Amino acid sequence: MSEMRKEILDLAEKLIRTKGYNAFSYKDISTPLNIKNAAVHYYFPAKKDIGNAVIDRNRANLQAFAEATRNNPAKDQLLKFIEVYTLSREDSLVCFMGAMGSSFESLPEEMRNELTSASHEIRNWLCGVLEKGLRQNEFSFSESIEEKADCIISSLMASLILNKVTGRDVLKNVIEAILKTT
Amino acid sequence: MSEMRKEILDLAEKLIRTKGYNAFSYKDISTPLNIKNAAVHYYFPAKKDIGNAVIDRNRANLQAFAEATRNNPAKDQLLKFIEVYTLSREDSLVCFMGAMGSSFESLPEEMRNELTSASHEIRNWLCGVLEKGLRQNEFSFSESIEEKADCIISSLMASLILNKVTGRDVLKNVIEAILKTT
DNA sequence: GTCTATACCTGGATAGAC
DNA sequence: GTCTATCCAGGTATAGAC
Repeated sequence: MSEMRKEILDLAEKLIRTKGYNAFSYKDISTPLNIKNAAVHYYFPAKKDIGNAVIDRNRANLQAFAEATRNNPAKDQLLKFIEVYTLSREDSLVCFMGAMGSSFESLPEEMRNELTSASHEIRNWLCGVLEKGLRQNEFSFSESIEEKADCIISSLMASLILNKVTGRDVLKNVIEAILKTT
Repeated sequence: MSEMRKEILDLAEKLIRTKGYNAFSYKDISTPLNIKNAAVHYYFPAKKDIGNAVIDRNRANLQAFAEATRNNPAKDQLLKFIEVYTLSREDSLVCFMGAMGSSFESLPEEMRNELTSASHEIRNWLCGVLEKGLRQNEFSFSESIEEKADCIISSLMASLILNKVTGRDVLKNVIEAILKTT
């Protein structure tokens, strides 16, 4: 992937995760990178191509992450997953799923489908981790695995949003609670 | 409040909670209501006035809800709060906080401030309920009250988003888990 | 209160030169 | 690969008639 394409994608992702997909424009990308709108269109003919690429990259990142930590203890896998959110917090970013999912019906069909696939991948991965952790007595909780996975993902996701809205560290509280109850 | 103003507000809220604040237009409101854009501008001169009014109304609803259930058992207050989310689910709506909060930096300053105030009001109310429930032995959990409140709000909020993205009933699982662990 | 008409701008997108 | 130039659609908003 060319360097410029990567720079565009990096900036686009940041814009999506702060202002939302519908609130950023080609100008928001071209001006900071000192190029023209037409150059952005060269790499991404349509806006939805940018959106799809951002989702794609996040899906690939999860696959790589899952692969790299595959043989780690479940507890460590969970901690590293949580770390993704604390890193987002440092940059005042919400997660890509929250950023795009909240305006789901406004998105082009391809983006909606990609987002749906991504959500299943994340959920399946976390369910696997929780199952392994239970089996190996690293975890202990009374909910079902699916319930627990949905709770963890949801609370992490929304706490990044609430960190921005409330001005408080909601994510910190959520992480504390997850660690206490898992 | 005039009937037309209410109809505009109802539709605007639905649009915000499905497509997001930045993805709806005056036309999305005027066409279904069989009026012209100018008529919408008569009630709400600028778009941010619509956004502010939607937040205002949600804040007022919470105040009324809190007042009406003030003397109920904490458990009942929590259940009625959760019911707000199951009702949203039936209409495929995300909560107003998730809808607007996820694109926080794109919002006009007044809307951001209103949203921040709303988030504090919700959180304070729920902390009060949890505190009362603990005191009266209706609830039992090991997290701090703030941690628990942040977990409940976050998981309910994001599960409405994930219900749309995943096509599964994430909210159902989250509610099950909350009831089991509170 | 609601309309018509219109102004003004921004956004996404494309053609064609370099 | 990046540019200039341009197009067109759509969005917000206002003026003024009814």
